[in-house]
Amino acid sequence: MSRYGLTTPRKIILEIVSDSHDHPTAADVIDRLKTRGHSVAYATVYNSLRYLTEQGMIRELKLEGDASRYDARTEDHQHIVCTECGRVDEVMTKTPQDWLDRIADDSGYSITEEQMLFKGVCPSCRASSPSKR
Amino acid sequence: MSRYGLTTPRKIILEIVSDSHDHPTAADVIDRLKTRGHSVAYATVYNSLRYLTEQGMIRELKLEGDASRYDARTEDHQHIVCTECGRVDEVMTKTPQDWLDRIADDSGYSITEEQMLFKGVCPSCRASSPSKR
DNA sequence: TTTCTTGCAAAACATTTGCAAATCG
DNA sequence: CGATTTGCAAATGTTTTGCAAGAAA
Repeated sequence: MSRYGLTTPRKIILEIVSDSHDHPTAADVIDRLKTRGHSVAYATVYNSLRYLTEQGMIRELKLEGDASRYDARTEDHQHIVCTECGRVDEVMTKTPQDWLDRIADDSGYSITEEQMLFKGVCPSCRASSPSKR
Repeated sequence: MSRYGLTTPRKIILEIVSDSHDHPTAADVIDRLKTRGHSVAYATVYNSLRYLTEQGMIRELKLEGDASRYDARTEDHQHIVCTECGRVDEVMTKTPQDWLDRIADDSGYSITEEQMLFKGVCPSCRASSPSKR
């Protein structure tokens, strides 16, 4: 269990994730720590990210690719990734409840969580490559 | 490019994925190859899985956890994973088009693909642990 | 002083790569 | 022959772990 709460490294890492609006990976966080002049061990970064996730202060996203990304927006929302530039945006559009109910019915599962990843071409990339509209 | 099509290892690996209804990982495929008395190199398994995916003969699933899983059902469908036993089932319930349209509108993206992972408790686990209903 | 946290290096795990040997067309 | 595919081992990238040292309650 955790008894010491928001220790110094955890606080700094939370700040970094909160200040970043691009859903940074653990490696990104390590880079930004260095940029800010901090020296934190790999293990501590991962431990801190796990701690913050367990506390519900940030969310861990397992999108495409190998590395988990982290998101300081904890409200219920989904993500969309641009297949051209890799940028990740939030999707706040609410998931239709009747559809979820239908899936629960069809599958026999009781659904506790849904995780959606949309892929597409973001507005900027659509503007710069008209063929991708 | 690939000129030799469905070579022997690729054919055997396709068979294994087609015969398995539990969405095996690459490691599972390697195990099942051994069980069948075949000796195929790691790299060849991964190469073959990539080839089969590119050909559209199987689908690669990036669900929870580190390892990709592979699915011989190529029709459009989603997946649901049991948080108790880890079992993965198919979700054939169609995604509401008007909802996707709304997301495209809200985000400004043109959506080309959606990948959903539902989590919940499967029928068997619900039966055996009534608290999880 | 007991327990949790940090730091460092090494380990673990999935996947990819380099290169020589085998194979297909 | 010329190109691709295979096999093996080593490399890569991400995350975890073991353990000693440090810090908090």
